[in-house]
Amino acid sequence: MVRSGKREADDDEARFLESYDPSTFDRPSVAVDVVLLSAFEGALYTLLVQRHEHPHKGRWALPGTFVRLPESLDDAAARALRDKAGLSGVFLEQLFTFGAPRRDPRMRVIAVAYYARVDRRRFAAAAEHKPDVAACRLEVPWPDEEGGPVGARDAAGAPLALAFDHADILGLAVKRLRGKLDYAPIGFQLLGELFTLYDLQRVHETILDRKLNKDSFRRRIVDSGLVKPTGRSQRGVGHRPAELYRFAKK
Amino acid sequence: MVRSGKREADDDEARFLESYDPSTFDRPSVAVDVVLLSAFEGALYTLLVQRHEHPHKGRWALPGTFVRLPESLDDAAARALRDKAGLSGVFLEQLFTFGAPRRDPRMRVIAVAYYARVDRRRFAAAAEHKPDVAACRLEVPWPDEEGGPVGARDAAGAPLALAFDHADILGLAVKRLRGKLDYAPIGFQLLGELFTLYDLQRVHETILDRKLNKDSFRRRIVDSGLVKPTGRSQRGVGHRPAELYRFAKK
DNA sequence: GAAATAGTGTCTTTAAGACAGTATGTG
DNA sequence: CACATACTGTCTTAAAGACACTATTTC
Repeated sequence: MVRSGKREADDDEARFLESYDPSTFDRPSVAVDVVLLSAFEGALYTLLVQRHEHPHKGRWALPGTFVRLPESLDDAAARALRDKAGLSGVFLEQLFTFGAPRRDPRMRVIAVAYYARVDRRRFAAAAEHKPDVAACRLEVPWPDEEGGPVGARDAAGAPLALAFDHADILGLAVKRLRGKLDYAPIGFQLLGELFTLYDLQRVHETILDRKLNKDSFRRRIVDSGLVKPTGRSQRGVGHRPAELYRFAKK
Repeated sequence: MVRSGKREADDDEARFLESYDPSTFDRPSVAVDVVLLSAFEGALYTLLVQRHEHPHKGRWALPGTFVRLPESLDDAAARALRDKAGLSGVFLEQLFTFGAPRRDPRMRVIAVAYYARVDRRRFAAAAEHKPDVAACRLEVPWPDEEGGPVGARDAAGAPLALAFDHADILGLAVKRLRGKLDYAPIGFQLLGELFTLYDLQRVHETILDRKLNKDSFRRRIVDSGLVKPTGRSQRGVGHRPAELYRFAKK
């Protein structure tokens, strides 16, 4: 009978699992690292944490943590962001998994990188969460989606020493962000609730690091239906005030 | 002095690494799984291996292996493909990392999924590599890039029981393949050295699961410069023979 | 009213879809 | 010569870029 055959196989598997010893093989450690991105004042910013422990003591690292056994990767990334930056409720997307054997000098650590886009206000709040957490301006040395490592600078403009392969992780996050912008106007995730179309255009220009055509940008965004006008306007801007828009949830 | 300060910090870090005990924390196992894709006869195909061991004994799984400590993720994926399918020299791309806590009943296993596109001939050779390896037709139940799990069927058309979360991995591989096709005519990676433009169009139509406009498809592909005409033609086709093209390496 | 940016209307350019019509093999 | 598919040329449509022009606020 098919049914008892299936039952028998299940029992067999249950017995196997009972006696299975998971400690047979050497295993790597698994960590998550989070690239928290924002864009304002014509530059891209990320959140970095200065390391007070070895290895790479003194260098700047992405907020991260080791993955606990009963916890999903997404949960570990959310926990890292909560503990290191005091942020919760942020939409996190998996970016890439970095697994070069010697990327951490202690031992084999495989890092699952995540990235998230937040608006300027939440970003500033996160940067003030702890004294060793800082908002750092990114230096992207390549155009379009060429790719490559990306460095960070402190408030005074001095280059920061990054820990591990975090310059590569930052590079991939920027590349992914630029790529996404080509087919999804996601810029408003980096803006507050209300924004003008030109605010949005400046965010896109900052991310892509090139000027965009104003006319076709407006047409494209309005036609996409992803933003809706609110009827309200800017105030006190020294020129004709622009209409304020809002992200249109579907 | 800055220099000796740096030197001192290095020595400090060296001492730290000397005394570091990596066995302090419980660690997950890390595996790689490879989605080998091809497209022919109007359908997408992948390579699956029947499991002869617990867990999920008897079910069909993607070729995979545990990652060894001194080995990169890319190398582990290439090794899995070599050992399970006898293929080497295939271009592998990382797809996504699956890390749900209970995706493997034995223990916590985090799977870094890879995917690769191969032509029909290499695919057939791989499928005949071992008796428990089979070329399986994929059933994609969703249009465009909606996403979701994807099942497989055996040569007789009967649905196969897939191991672990491999239906989800297959689903993401198909979604990624479709997405890539929108901005890169990569279809020729699934064809042999010489092919007609209509061969290429059929591959694209198979992947996207919809008809394409012949005129604009030809224009787009020829204008892209990614293929070049060879001057040679098909023979014995019962109609005017089409010119054979070749992938133009840059 | 000057300055500055918001917003509108229209022309041009480019790419995609539609489709008619010609070309060239096999049987 | 019939048939099937390859290939070419042209018309239409839609989106993007360019640009002229009007609108509305602060100073």
